[in-house]
Order: sequence, then C-alpha cells, then structure tokens
Amino acid sequence: MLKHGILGLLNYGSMTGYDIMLTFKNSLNFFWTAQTSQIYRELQTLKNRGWVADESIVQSGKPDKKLFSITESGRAELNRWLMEDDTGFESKSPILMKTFFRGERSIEENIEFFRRLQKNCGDFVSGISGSTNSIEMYQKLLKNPQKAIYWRMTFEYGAMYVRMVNEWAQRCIDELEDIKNESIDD
Amino acid sequence: MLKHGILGLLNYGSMTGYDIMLTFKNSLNFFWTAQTSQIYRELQTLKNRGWVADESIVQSGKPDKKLFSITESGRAELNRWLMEDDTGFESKSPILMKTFFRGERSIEENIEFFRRLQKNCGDFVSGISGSTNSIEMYQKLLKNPQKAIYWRMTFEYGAMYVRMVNEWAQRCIDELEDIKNESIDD
DNA sequence: TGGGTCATGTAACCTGTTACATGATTAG
DNA sequence: CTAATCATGTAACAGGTTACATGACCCA
Repeated sequence: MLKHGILGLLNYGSMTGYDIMLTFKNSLNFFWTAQTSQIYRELQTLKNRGWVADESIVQSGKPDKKLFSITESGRAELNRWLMEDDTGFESKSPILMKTFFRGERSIEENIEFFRRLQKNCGDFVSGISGSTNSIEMYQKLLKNPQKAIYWRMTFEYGAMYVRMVNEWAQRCIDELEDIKNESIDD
Repeated sequence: MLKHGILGLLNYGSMTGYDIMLTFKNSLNFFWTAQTSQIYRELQTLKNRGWVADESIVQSGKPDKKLFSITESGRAELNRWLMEDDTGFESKSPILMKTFFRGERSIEENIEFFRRLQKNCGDFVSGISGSTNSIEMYQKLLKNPQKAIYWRMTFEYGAMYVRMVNEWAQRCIDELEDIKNESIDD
C-alpha cells in the first residue's frame, strides 16, 4: 500500500525521499503514516522492481540529494493497483479493541474514556484542516487541477468520520449515564 | 494490541489457541483479524512474560490440547492497558489511499469504484450481524452479563461506520455525476 | 552557540500475512 | 470416500516502528 502511495506521489512529479516524507506529513497523514526509515527502504525495493529511477543531484551548500522519478512500468503498476477490485474494509481498530474489553473497568472510568475520545476528535479535525490548507499549494502541481476533487473527497471522509465517532461516543456516554442513574435508584 | 485482545479473552475463561481463533472469527473479526500462526506465536510470548499459563490436556479421540489461562500478572497487564490514556485515532485506510490517487482514472471508472464500495457495505453489515448473534452465546460466560454492553457498543460503531461510508460514497458519486453532466453541456 | 531544516540512511525489533504440514475423528 | 472440524504448529516474508547516526547550512 505504501509502495503505491509513493508511486502515486512520484506520478505528480519527481521527488526526494525527504519530499515524500513531507508530503505524507502534510496531506496523507490523517489516513496513512510513514517514517523516513520506511520510505527510504521502500524506495529501494521500488527501484529494484524498476518502478522508479533515481538520479543524484549535487548541491552546493546542502547535502547531495537523490531525485526519484516514476518509470513507465511504475506508472503501469500504479494503474493496475487503481483498477484492482478490492474495496473491502478490513482494517484494525484499536479504539474498538479497547471498548470491547471495558467491562473490566468501572462505569465512571469508561465514561471518562469516551470523553477523552471526544476531546481527541477535535485534535483530529485540526489535523485535517492543516491538510486541507496544503491542498491549494499542491494543486498547482497538477496538469489538470480538477483532479484535486479526489483529494477533497478524502478530507470529506475524514470530517464525516470524526462526526460519526463523536456521536457514537456521545451515545455510549448517555447509555452509561443511564445505567449509573438506575443503580442509584435501587 | 493482539496480545491484549488475547489477554482480554482469556480473562473471560481459559481457552486453547484454537478457541481464541474461533472467538476472533465470531466476534472481533470486523475490527480485528488474527491468523492461527500469529495467535500461537503470541501465546508463546505471553507465556514467556508470565501473563498466561498453559496446561496440557490429554483427550481421547482428539489431539491433545493446551489450555491457556490468564495469570495474576496477566490480569494486571490487561488492566494497565485498559487504563492507558491513548485514545488517538491514527489507523491506516486503504480506501482513502485509493481514493486520493483516483485522478489517474476516468470519472466513469471512479463512479464504479464508489458503487462497488457501497455494495461491499452490505457484506460488512452481514458480517456484523453474524457477530451480534454470537453475543448471546458468549454472554453466558460472563459473571456479570451487564458487561456485554461494551460488546454491543462495538457493533453499534460498526453499524454507524457503514452507514457513514455508504453516505460518503453516495456524495462522491453525486459529485462525479455532476461533473460528467457539466462536461456534456459544453 | 543552539535549534531548525534539508538530506541521507542503518539496525533491531515487532507485527502481520501466506503458505505449508500433520493427524485423528465425525458427519454426510 | 470425502470434506469439515478440532488442534497443533513452522518458515519465510512483508510491512511498520523505534532508536540512532551524520553533517552542513541558516537564522536568531
């Protein structure tokens, strides 16, 4: 998956490993993360498969850099991946793992758990708006700026997701409050 | 995370690796998956850390089995994990990765992509209802059956999530249809 | 002189996936 | 007789995380 993310970025234009890392941080970070160590490793395997090519650029005043470009066969692989029919939604959810076993803890503590989750929703939203801001910057790189709709769609998903989690957490809190009040009535 | 999932299950009662695999398939599958190979490996590391203990049980007519039980220190670790304050929502989304780069493909093909996603929403829902059914079965294992609310909360999340993705996909389709119609007007 | 940015990586480790292997019983 | 279920794993690989290392420039 990261391989194809890197191919997708290089398809917009040639970049160094460092540029790729920055782009991940600025734009894809809310649905995918990548450390430099992983990026440099993947770039090597991408190169070994002939999907990217690199060129050393000597700079004065700065360390040399390696500019990576997508090859024809890399572009073919990117398109193959995009056409693949595998839109399942497996994915692991640490939040649900921790929710599932909360029966071990007290109702009060679990209400706190969901409150904290709601608080973190806010931080997540700020993260996305950071990404939405960088969209205009990157949009210039596109030959056809209309293609940025797909970027916007991912942000829209992010916004809807946070709203959903927030509402879910609220329902959980309400349910737990009810149970707390019922037990007081006894 | 899987380590703690296993600890959580063993906390409900002693199980074999095979039982754990089945429970994952029946109940946690929609937010976490685990292969037997991984489960048996994790059980070994859990044992090495003293969080679980095993006991060999000779069976006639069936292969011997190893029954795993949680230890006191395992229970302490489970509780430590539950109390941890780390309710962030990182997580990687293959769906968004593929959406982000869809500018390479045609509008028609991308509409198809979102339609397929909507179709898969249905399959996901059936998967969850399978889990909701097994909830009553497992509920008997609990000393305090009220604790099953947390299980139900995870299913509720699943249901809300699918509804959200479905709505998002619909919005994406609508937007793409609009663009298609505009270009016909030219 | 100290921190930030640009720029490259290595090493060790942990987590997850795929494929394979074995062997007995039981139900159709 | 064959497939499913119960029950155990190993081996190899792929993907991801954490920690560390180096070095020069630029700005305050």
